[in-house]
Amino acid sequence: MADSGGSERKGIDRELRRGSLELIVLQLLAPGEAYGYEIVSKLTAETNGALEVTDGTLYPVLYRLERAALVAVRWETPERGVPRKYYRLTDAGREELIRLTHEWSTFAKAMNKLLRRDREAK
Amino acid sequence: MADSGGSERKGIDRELRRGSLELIVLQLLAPGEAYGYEIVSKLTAETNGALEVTDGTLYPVLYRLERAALVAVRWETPERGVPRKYYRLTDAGREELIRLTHEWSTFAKAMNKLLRRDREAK
DNA sequence: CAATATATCGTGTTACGCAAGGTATATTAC
DNA sequence: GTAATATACCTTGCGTAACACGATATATTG
Repeated sequence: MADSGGSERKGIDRELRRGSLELIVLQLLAPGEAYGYEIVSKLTAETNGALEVTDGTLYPVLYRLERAALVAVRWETPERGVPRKYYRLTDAGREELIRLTHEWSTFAKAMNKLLRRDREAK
Repeated sequence: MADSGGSERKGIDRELRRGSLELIVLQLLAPGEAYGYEIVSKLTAETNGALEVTDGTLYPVLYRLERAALVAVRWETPERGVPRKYYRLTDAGREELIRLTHEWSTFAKAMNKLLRRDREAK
């Protein structure tokens, strides 16, 4: 609406996050287990909101990872408090984390190289 | 259906490209005009295939950019050869290129920072 | 005219991120 | 005791981008 007449080029961020979210979550689980809600706030905090997602976005990701056996799940029901579902990396998850990190790295390098090109051609 | 038990984690590359393709194309047009087929081969060549796309992927991107007035179009029909559609950046396109480059940079920095985290833990 | 190369464009599929809403349990307020 | 708030999980539906696949059209070569 602020973009009068134009095409409103909104969240490219949303598209950029595509495909990197799994990597992000796996990486956040690398130090140890965490539960869903915790991951959301961790992500927001550690990236100053740059990679922020809502829980409605995260849970499907976690479910995908679980189904792919990249994470394992443990319920914890304390005497006080709402039950929490803790996720931790499986061995396959750690391998996948390494693999995806490499893929990301390759991609990012190619992008950066391309974007740096404007110094020759001006 | 083809996914029998195993998780078959295929093209994350495809997802990573999401949202960056517009930026890529704008950047490739920065030095001067080019036509569609040319952009495809340029992209493949300059990134050693890391960001390769097919023409079926590229043309919709170009159409989006044209509709958003980020690129302008010129047909050239030579006496010999198939007509070519040349694209060049508009002023708005140059601004958008700068804007998207910044967005990419912010995103990539956040990702790299997050991925570098594994040196404290472990 | 058949085959190949160049070049553009259209259709249908897939899958992801997200807004929006729903459920359930515990704590605090009155 | 019940209303409100916080915590924590999950589901549905939508929009949209990338891609595979195929169609179209022109020019060259045999």
